[in-house]
Amino acid sequence: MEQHDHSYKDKKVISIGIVSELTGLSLRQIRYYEERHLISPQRTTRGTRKYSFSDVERLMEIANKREDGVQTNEILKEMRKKEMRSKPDYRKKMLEGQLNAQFHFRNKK
Amino acid sequence: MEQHDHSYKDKKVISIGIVSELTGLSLRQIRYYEERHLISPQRTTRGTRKYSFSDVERLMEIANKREDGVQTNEILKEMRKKEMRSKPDYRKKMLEGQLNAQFHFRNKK
DNA sequence: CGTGTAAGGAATTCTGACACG
DNA sequence: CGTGTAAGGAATTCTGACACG
Repeated sequence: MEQHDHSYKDKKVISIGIVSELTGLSLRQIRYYEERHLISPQRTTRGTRKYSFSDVERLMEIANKREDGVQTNEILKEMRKKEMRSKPDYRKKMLEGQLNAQFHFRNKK
Repeated sequence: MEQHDHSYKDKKVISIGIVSELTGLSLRQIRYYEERHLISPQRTTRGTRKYSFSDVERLMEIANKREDGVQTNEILKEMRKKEMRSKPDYRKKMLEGQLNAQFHFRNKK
């Protein structure tokens, strides 16, 4: 299970105050985007949020879209699509999804 | 003057508490190594220390050497040597150093 | 020399809520 | 819907100092 993980980019080590400085977003905004599931910081033992550089980049994307008037809801959908496409097991998951859909369909009948 | 600088590795964004968790060192130790000039965190506007992943790695090296009984003083010297060798302008600086030495030598005569 | 610790203050972060719209 | 703000508490960080050795 242990991956290579020498990637600083994904290590959750940045506190919300620094993220705020880095992105120009307010603490309120950052927390709100989490509430809307646009980002998922880690929590330390005592509950403070920790972000990665990836999260920071993501937040900057979010900021851009928000400036264009895109709602968090829409942003979420867009990001899910993008992530899906980049996953190696995209096609496999697609297939499973279709199978599940069929299964549910048949149960409902 | 603006360098490429897309390197997350050198961005000073990690607070001392997280660095402590990452390295296993106590806050006291981390601050002390700064006092001895083994590391140089940045300071936020209000004075809290911020470290980079490079700093974290460096601290782990320091921790190893300290375990081997090496004094901070020695560690500093070793690290300076290593850094010097890795600098692109190492040879140029070397040369300047020699010229300066000659210059001083001649003045003293 | 290197590190622990208690001390007091300042700054950070957290949550839930009210406000506006 | 998205964001600001005041509120009270808890956790973090800072510095200078005393302690041991």
